[in-house]
Amino acid sequence: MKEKVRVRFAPSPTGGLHLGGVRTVLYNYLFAKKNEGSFIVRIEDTDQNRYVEGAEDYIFDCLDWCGLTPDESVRHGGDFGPYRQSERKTNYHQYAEQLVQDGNAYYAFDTAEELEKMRQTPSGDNSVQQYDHRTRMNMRNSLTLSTDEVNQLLAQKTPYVIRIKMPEEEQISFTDLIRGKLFFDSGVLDDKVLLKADGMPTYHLAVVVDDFLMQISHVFRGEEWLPSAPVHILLWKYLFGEENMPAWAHLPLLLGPNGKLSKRDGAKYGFPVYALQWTDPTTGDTTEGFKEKGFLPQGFINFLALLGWNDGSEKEIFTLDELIHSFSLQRVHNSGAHFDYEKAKWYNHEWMKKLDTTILMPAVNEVLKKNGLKITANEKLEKVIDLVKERCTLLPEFYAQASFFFQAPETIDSQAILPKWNEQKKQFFEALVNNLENASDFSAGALTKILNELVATHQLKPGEVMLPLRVMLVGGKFGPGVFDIMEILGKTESIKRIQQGLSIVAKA
RNA sequence: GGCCCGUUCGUCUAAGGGCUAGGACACCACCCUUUCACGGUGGCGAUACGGGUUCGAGUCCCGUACGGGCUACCA
Repeated sequence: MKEKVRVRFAPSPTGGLHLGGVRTVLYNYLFAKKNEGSFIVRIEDTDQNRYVEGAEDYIFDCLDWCGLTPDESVRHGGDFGPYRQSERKTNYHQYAEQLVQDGNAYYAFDTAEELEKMRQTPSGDNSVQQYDHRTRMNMRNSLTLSTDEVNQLLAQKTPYVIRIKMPEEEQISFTDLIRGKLFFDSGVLDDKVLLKADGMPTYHLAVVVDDFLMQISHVFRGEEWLPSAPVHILLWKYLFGEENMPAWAHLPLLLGPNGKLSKRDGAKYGFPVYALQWTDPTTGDTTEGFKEKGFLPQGFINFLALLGWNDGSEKEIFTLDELIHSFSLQRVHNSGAHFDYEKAKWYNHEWMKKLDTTILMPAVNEVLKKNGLKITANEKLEKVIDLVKERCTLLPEFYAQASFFFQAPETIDSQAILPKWNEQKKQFFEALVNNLENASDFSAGALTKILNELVATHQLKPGEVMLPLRVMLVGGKFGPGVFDIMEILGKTESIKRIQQGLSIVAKA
């Protein structure tokens, strides 16, 4: 193991950043920070056919929102750049050549048609035909062609790829930090392409070369990479020495309701799968993210961290700093975890209650503004947020819970009042308006007293008037304590709403 | 098909040979609150199956079943 911890997240900029991707980033980040190491983001854009406009910026926007700042990247600089593989193209060829020289790889000139034909040929044992030690001698490559023929083809600029020459019989093993010691039989593995015809490396070559060049100490990646790990082990052995290899940790997958979590699941079951909204530049399709749905980054991160990891206690709410402090690879699970949107919302609600109102304010302000509310007094907004945040799970709910503080309700639920309305109550409310006008103290405490006294003189019980009062003030049967609402609304507005309520009830 | 990984309440998980298998989400009931939440109390609910090893197995071993991943000149 290297002295300094250096980990990397290596996304391919091809679209929205998925929950699973964010969790991989998170574990990378937590491990790096815990060990006072560096967190690097390397863009894996070796497939030029899959270039997607804006996808790279989008990834960094997601990281920004989550608060997971890289130490080195295209955007953050660093001594190991460039951090975009397309700009490192010249690095890879020499290593591929070295592998050929050493007899661990070879040139292959097969056309797409020839490959297809090989794959269609029945293998006899029901296994799918692949380019491997059983078939490679029937193909057009530098193993079957003479040196002269190969040189001639190369001189003619015939398109070729470089493939790894998988040993026919070798047990490849390595220790995964999460799964322990793993064994693979090289005989069933295929001769993966390392260098493509366009001169770009495939993931397999690029990941090994760049992890070496960038001095990566630990690799955290999804479990879907496990089957190709032996290829990477072999490349390390051939190129840089197994003793210099980073430690591997294959993270369990995040699953949807039916298997591997996909974008489709989100559409089907009505929950987001991307961190931030993603708009496909070719189709124009927009997919809402957790942020747009109204999640707080703190809640989102907290939820993701606990999906596959826990600190061994029953603690569930963690700040980023607490996560860094408590994180350990030993406590990362080894089996896939199903994404549960209800639980995700619960985490968000916990954070809604926990977070300081001043931190919530900008996001809440944005929600209200989007709904056409102009907030001028921040002090008032602060009081309002304090009062209603515990009943909001997602940010947009602030509109329904708080709009009446800034705007009189357009309609009121008079059906909640009418059935039990009578002359006695009417007189009470008229008297209430009068008493409120004379009130010198409009605090919740003083208001409670005013109402209770007045209720007594009208031969009523507080419970009989509270609901009508509430409905007149907020429009319906919801919201925080009535007297808290009146205090914030103030004398003029409170009286105005009661009078309006009274006239609506009179007309009905 | 082949290879690989996995399997504790519906979901996230605790328990690393010795407990009535614990917690959280969701759900239900009650309490608090004359709204809605918050909060509180309780309930429902799991070691996939079969063999071993052991005085003793959710924990170790083997098999079966089931789930998942990979099997591209994609990552």
